[in-house]
This record gives sequence, structure tokens and C-alpha cells, in this order.
Amino acid sequence: MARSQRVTLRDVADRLGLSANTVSRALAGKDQVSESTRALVSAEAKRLGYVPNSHARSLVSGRTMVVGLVITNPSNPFYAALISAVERQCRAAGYSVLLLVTEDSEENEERAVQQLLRFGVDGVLGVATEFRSDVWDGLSEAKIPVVQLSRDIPGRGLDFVGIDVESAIGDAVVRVAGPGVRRVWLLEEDLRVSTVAARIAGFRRALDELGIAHGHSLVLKVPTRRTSGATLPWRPDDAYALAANLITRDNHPDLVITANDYFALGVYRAIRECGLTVPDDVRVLGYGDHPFAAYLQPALTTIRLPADEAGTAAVDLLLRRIAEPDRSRTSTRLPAELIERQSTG
Amino acid sequence: MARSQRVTLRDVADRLGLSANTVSRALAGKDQVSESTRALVSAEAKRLGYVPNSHARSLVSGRTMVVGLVITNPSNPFYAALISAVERQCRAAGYSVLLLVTEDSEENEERAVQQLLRFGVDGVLGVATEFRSDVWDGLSEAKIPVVQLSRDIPGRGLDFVGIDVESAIGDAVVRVAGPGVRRVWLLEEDLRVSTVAARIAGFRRALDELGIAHGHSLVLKVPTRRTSGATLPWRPDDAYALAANLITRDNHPDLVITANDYFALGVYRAIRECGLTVPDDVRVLGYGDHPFAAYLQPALTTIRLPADEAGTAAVDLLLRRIAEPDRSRTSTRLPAELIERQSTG
DNA sequence: GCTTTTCACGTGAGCGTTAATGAGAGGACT
DNA sequence: AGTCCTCTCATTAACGCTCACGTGAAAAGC
Repeated sequence: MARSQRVTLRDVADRLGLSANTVSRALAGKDQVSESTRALVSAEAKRLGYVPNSHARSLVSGRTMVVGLVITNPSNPFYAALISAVERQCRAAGYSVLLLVTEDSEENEERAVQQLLRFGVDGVLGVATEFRSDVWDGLSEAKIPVVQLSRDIPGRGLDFVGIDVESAIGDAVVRVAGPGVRRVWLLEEDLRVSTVAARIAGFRRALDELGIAHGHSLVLKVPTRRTSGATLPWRPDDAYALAANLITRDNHPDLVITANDYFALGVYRAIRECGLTVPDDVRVLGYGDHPFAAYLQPALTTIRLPADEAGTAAVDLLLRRIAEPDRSRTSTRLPAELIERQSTG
Repeated sequence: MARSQRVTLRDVADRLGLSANTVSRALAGKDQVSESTRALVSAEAKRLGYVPNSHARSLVSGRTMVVGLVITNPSNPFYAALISAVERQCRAAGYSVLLLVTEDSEENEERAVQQLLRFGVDGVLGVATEFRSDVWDGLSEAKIPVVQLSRDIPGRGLDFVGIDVESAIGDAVVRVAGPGVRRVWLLEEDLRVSTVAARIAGFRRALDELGIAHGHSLVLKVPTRRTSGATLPWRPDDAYALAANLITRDNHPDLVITANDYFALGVYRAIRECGLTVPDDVRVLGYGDHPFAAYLQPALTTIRLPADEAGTAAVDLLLRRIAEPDRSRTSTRLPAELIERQSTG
């Protein structure tokens, strides 16, 4: 039904007494077609409403002009920004985006890779789940370029574009910790991924630089809601519950770093309810610079992530690798910017 | 290169001394294949790492198992939630999602429709830009089912799934306005879309019900940043700039409704800087129930949108229409829930 | 005048898959 | 024994497009 309706190359060709091939060449803008017939073909194609069949095209050409984008959770604002940037850059280059969501589940990730293989996408941008790292090997074997986004699985020989999380956190903590700061906490996500590891590493390095004994520091894991579906993965409530249990008026950290600004919301409340104040009693450093951060009371010092640049750079890198499959592996870590506000004094 | 590598049906068939067709039927689980050869085929296909070519399949079958998702801005948290829900529901039904972003630009929307036609997707879920409403006609002509998401363009005969914005705002304003409330403002987006119109209509209806003269009310348009790319479309700064200009200590509204919680952030600040307080001097009603709303001081009364349900329902509707193209048009408006917190007393 | 080149287009094949049809082997039946 | 099935598989033809050729006519060259 739908098929019989569709205008094909032959329809245009028959209407003009030409061959399908000529019409194809004319519309493709190739040589070996006179300008007069090209104009005729274009006009007739437009008149009939001809739309090329991308499947037929990619079946013979081997290219699809589609890029796979594998994301763990589109409701995560950072990933949402990545999606926007990636889509825009792909669109500018004439590529379409096939979106696969993994919800940080290995099973979904495997299915996603399978889908990408079936489609024979020209390239893949992916946030890896990292529980098992060989999931992506199928793409490499099929010679489909993969650029890892945000999270890096080393040793796979895959391109990577992300953020220099370790430096971002490390430098920020050093900058933000005043002379009186002795006890420092990090509220982390409970995920086994490279970004979390990098934040912890940066955190530890900062403590060393500040001469703070690791015994005075604490890395707390907030349970991550991966299966919550179409909602934000970070719940202020979870951070609040954790912090409220541990912080008392007489026993509290001097500085709390949160893995994201949403956790900071919970920490704010926990501190407030103890009768303590930010930043006089406890300093708070967020992560992500979400739009509300500047509007909290006190305004939250946080780290701005160049999601837009990362997405754009990742697409550029992918397109370059599609063009030159044999160029050497690239690993880019973009710097993040500390936005100092009132929560750190 | 990539093509010669790929394992095809023939490869599996040749290896077993069978025909490609038999292998196809065996893997498709059809009849007319003995169980013994089916097992052989499955084993060999797995051993060789056979992956079906979706383009070849859809070229002959006319189906793609792909659904197009047209979104104006993935960084908008509401749309992000929609994307998550839609993707998940599609995945559950065996469909993949092709993501097209329009940035509320008519040109992009036309290109998106063109892409969807080229791919011959089985169906489309879309947030329409609404500047020109005939952009989607091409899909209807190609008999591709379209379900409109969130924004409704009436008169096109397209299915619709969204939220009952008019009732949500109308009922909420009535509920939230106390006896002393005389002057009511609505801070709206500057977009010509049905959701904005519905909010304004609900606002006006509430004023009538409350017996508030329209002269005492005000609908303010906050400039919308559509071209800002991969960022949130709603900037608290913009709402702040507008509100700060109009609100003074002696001349202020009793109740402000904002088109989203981010605008409420700006309004909070503007009110605070006048030396006024929420809710005693000015009540504030947000929209969207973004995760930070509960953690503001005072906690923001707002309207929770069932984005997850909307996305899920939209996919269900689309799949049903794909199965039965001739069923009558459906228009679903899901109720939104008022979440009463401190900002309205 | 003829051959040679150039240009504009047509022909045929094939991309990998599925649907329709055909064909051979084996068993059940009269 | 011959006929008719049934089961299993092969053969053929699409789907719409592009690529490597082939071909004819006009233009160019001597």
C-alpha cells in the first residue's frame, strides 16, 4: 500500500522517457548528464514528489548516513545536552541520528550494538556502561568507527572525547578549600564508571595537595536509580537521606563535594536542618552547573561542564575517522570550569 | 571493505549447502523448515556472527521497524523525559528510534520530515513547531502514521497525545489563589504554540472563576532562546530581568504563575531583592515540577507533568495505528497534578 | 572523407533480503 | 504398483538504487 504509492526513480524516468540511471545521476549532481535534462529531471522529480529510498541507496553504496548514538539516560541533563549537540552537528554534516538508550544495563547495551550492526550505521557515539567492556567489540570487528563519549574504557583502542574530570574536581577542591578546612566529604554516585573513578581520584589528589589526612575524608556513595526510567538519575532525596543521617550540629564536614548539583540540593537541606549554614559552617561544591545552581541560597559554587563542546568535538572526530579509518586513536579531555559562587565562601 | 567483511545469508547457506531462502526462513522461525536444519542454521549463523541487513529486509518488506521522533529541543527536561519514555516503549516493542531535532525552526522541521520519508519509517512521533502546519502533510500522503506529542495542531486529522494544560493551569490557579489575591501575573514563553495558548486560556478561565477583573492580570512574555543550541530553552535570568523591572516593593502582584519552574527561580530572586517574601507578599506557582522545586526556599508549588505516561501512551497509540491504519483519530489529554508546597501559602 | 574523441544516455548486474512458486523425496492410500 | 499427499528445500523474481560498462550520435581531428 504505502509501497505502491511511493514515487520511485523509475516513475520519474518513465515519465520523461529516460532511464532510471540517468535520473539517478541527474539528481545526484554527477557528470555525464546535460544541464537541460538535469533541469527536466529535477522539475519532474519535484513535481511527482520523488523521495529517494535510503535503504535501497545504502544497500548498494554500503553507507547509511546514519550515526548511532548510545546513551544511558536522556533525562540526565548532561546527556541531554550531549544529545542536542551531537544531533546538531550530525545534522549539519548530513547525518541522521539513531538513538539507543541503555539505562546502564549490559543487556540493553548488547541489544543496542546489535541494532547498530543491523543498520550498518556509518559510525557510533556511545556512553559505555563499563560493566563488561567487550560489548563494543562487535562494532570494531565490523569496522564501524566508535567514539566513546564521556566515559572511557581504556585498552579498546577506541577514540574518546570527554571531560578532564580528574583535574576539574582536583583543582576545584584545592581552590575552594580554605585554611580551616580539615574534613572533606565527597558524595558520589554508586556506579562503576570511569567518571566516578576520576572524580574520586581528583578528590584524593586534592587532599594530598592540601595536606589533609585521608582519614579525615570520606567518599559516600549515594544509591543511583538506574531503573527509574524516564526520570533524572540523581535524586536530591537520596543525597538528603544520606547526609541527614551523618551530619549533626557537632559533627560535620567542613566541605562537601557532590557528584552533581542535585545532590547538593539534598546536602543544603541536611545542613540547614542541623542549624548549620552554608558556607560558614559547611562549604558545598557542586558539579555540573545546572541552571538552578546560581539561584540557590546561597548560590552554589559548581563546575561547568562543556557538554556542548564535547558533543560537537565527538561528532567531528567520528566524521574524521569515517573519512580516514586508519588514523591513530585520539583521546580528548576537555577542561571544565570552576564557577565560584557563595557556597564556598 | 566493510561490506566484504559482513556475513550474509548466502555465506551461512553456502557453508551448509543450503539456499539463502531456507536460511532466511529458518532464522525467521517460519514453517516449512525441519527442526534439525533450523538448529543447524541457527548454530552456524551464530558461529559466523551473522547479522541481518535491515536495509535489505525493509527494502523488500516495506517495513523498517524504525520510528521517527521529532523533538524541538532534547535539553528541555520535559522533552528529555518524553524521549526516554518513547525510546523505552519503542525498544520494548522491537522498534528503534530515529531522533530528529528541529530547534523550533520550520526549516529543520521540513528537513526532518524529508529524512523520515527517505527512511520510510513505520511511524512518527512529533512535537510540531506550529508556525506552518502543513509541514507534516508529506508524511500523511505517504501513509506514514503520525502522533503529535504535547503540541496539537488541530484540523490535520492527526492523533494527539499530550497534557490537559488548560485544566492543569486553570484548576491550579483557582486552588492556589487565596482570598486576598487580586493581581495575578502569568510569565509565559514567547512561542506561538498550543501549549502556551492553553496555559493562557486556563489562566483567563481561572480569573473569571475567581471574579478577578482581567485588568488586574497580566500575561508577560519572556523571550525564548530557541537558537541557543544544546542548552535549556528557559533561562532564569530572562525571567528575572523581566520580573525585576516590573516588581517593586509597593507595586507587585499577589500571585505569579510561571510557564516553567526555571522562570520561577528568576521570580523568586526578583521578589527577594525587593524585600518582599514568598508566599506572604507574593505567591508563586511553577510548572513542570522539576527536581529542584521541592528544595527551594520556600519550596515551590508547581504542576507535575506526566511526561513518562504521555510518551508511553503516544507510542502505544502509534503502534496501534500502524497495526490498524484506518481506526479513527484519537486525542488524549492526560491530567497534570498540582503539587502544593510552601510558595503558595 | 574517414577515423577518433567526446558527450549523453542506456543496459545489465548486483547490493541482501523476502515472497511466490516449483520440485523432488518419501510415505500413505486405493 | 500407481496415485496423491505432505514435507522440505531450491529456484526465481522482486524491492529501489548505484556502479561498471556499453553504445550511439555529434563533434573534432587529419
